[in-house]
Amino acid sequence: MPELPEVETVVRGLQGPLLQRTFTAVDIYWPNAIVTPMDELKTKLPGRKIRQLNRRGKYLRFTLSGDLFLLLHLKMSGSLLVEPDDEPIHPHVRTIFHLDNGHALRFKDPRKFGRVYLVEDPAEVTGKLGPEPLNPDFTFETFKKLFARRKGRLKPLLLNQEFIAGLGNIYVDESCFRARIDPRRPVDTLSTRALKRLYLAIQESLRYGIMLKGASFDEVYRGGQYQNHFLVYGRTGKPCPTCQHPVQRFIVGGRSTHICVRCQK
DNA sequence: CTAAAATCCTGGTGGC
DNA sequence: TGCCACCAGGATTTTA
Repeated sequence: MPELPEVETVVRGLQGPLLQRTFTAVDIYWPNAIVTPMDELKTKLPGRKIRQLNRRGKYLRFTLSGDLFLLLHLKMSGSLLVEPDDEPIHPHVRTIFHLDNGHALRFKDPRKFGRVYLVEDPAEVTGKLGPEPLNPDFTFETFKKLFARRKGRLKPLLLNQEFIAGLGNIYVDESCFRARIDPRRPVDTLSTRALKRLYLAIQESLRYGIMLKGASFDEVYRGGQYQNHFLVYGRTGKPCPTCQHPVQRFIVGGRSTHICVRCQK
């Protein structure tokens, strides 16, 4: 569920507590999450200072001293907590990164999909990701060119991280609604005008999501308000904000998809 | 090439 | 109340 706006919010919230801190030790409770060889994480991470913390797609990227990068992906249910070492450890905490100030970064992940990477070159992990939709160089021309020679339905393409980085099920549905495009449309039938609407809609929904600090679900990720502002996502049977026609739910590309069939063509 | 299905996982939910 | 089948979904892998 954490998509670009949620990860961006997490990154911003962690910068204060984590920048310039040094890792001292790592405790691993769910080894499958560690893509780096486990002993490598345990031996190489201690002593590294966090120089930068930012986001690429849905990955968190720590730039560490000594030319090393720690990458985290929250996947479905991951969250990150900074807690004192003497705070009781929640059973869903899968990895603990101890810090030099008596606190620790705790990776909590009930569903165990989250992943941890320690690499010399972040491109090993994020190298194939598509462009960042909120970067200044993501112009309409850039966006339009992505569709050249592409086939298939729109939604699976937008969910493909190698096409554009950061979109997930929520923001794809919201963007398609804002653009008034049916996500089942074959992409080679989209006019330039429709693509322009989609380009703007993607940026609008992502920016709106960030402004509201992302969408909160269950206990996975707290603090966001975007879930109270969805236009179609999760609003099956409720009136379309534009025309009042009930929002319908389909499966597209194996994902639940929310559409106003009257507004989206 | 696209596309669908299976896979990894657990918590929450709805039906009976 | 208790049990169980089923669903959610990001990304990868397998199969068609």
